[in-house]
Amino acid sequence: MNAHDRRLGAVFSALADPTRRRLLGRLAEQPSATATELAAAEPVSRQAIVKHLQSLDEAGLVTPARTGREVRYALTPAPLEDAAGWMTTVGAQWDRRLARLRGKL
Amino acid sequence: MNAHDRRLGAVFSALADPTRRRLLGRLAEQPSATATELAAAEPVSRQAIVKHLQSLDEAGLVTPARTGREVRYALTPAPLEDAAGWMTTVGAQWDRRLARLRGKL
DNA sequence: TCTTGGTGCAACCGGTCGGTTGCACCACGT
DNA sequence: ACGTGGTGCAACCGACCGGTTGCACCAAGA
Repeated sequence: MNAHDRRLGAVFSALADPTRRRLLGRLAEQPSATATELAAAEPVSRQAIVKHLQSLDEAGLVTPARTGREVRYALTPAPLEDAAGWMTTVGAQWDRRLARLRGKL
Repeated sequence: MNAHDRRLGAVFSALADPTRRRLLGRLAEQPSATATELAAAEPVSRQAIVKHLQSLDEAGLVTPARTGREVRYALTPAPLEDAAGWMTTVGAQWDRRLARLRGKL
C-alpha cells in the first residue's frame, strides 16, 4: 500500500508540471524521442528536459532505451490509468455517500 | 486553454501530496469537516491542514462553507473527473497511434 | 585518428512548499 | 460581560524543485 501510494504521488507530481504534461502529449503522438529532440521544441535547456524525463521515468510514465549513443524515450501509459482509477474511486465513494443520503431522506 | 491548463496543474499538484490525498479520501466518506477535525486525525498541526485545504480549494476540489464560527469543507469531485479525462485522452492518443502502427505492419 | 555531436554529472541559484509557532480576532455559552 | 474555543494572519525555517552553466565522456563519421 505504501509503495503503491508513493508511485501514485510520483505520477501526480510528475503531471503537476506543464512542461512535463507537454512532453507526455508529444510522446503520445511520436513513438519515441531523445531529450535533445524534445528540448528543441521547448523553451528551456536540454538539461532541464533531461531532469523532467527523469521525473517521468521515476513515475513510470516513460521508458528510456539506449540505441548507440542516443537515448530514446517512449510513453508508458499504464500508471496513467492507475492514477485515473484512484480519482474515479474517490469520486465514486462520494457518489455512493450522496446516494445513501438521498435514500435516508 | 491556458486557464484550463492552469486548473489542471493545480489539481495534479494538489493530488501530489499524500496528506492532501488522505484529506480527500476522508472528505469522500464524511459529508464535511472542519480543519481542526481533520487535523486531529493527521500527524501535523492545524495550520498545516489549513494550508492543504487552501491548496485543495484553489484546485476546486473542495468548497469551504462558514456556519457560525466554524468553516466546514466539502468535497467537489468535478475537477477530479476533468483531470481523469485528460489522462485518458493521452492514453487514447497513444493507443490510436499504436493501432495505426499495427495497421501498417 | 581526430573531430564532432549527443549524453551524463555536478554545482549553483532563486523560488516555492510543507510545516511550525505565536498571536490577534471573533462567535458562542454561561 | 466575560471567558473560551475555533479561525485567520504572518513570520520563519529547512528542503526540494525547475532551471542554468560548465565540463567530462563516449560513440560514430570523415
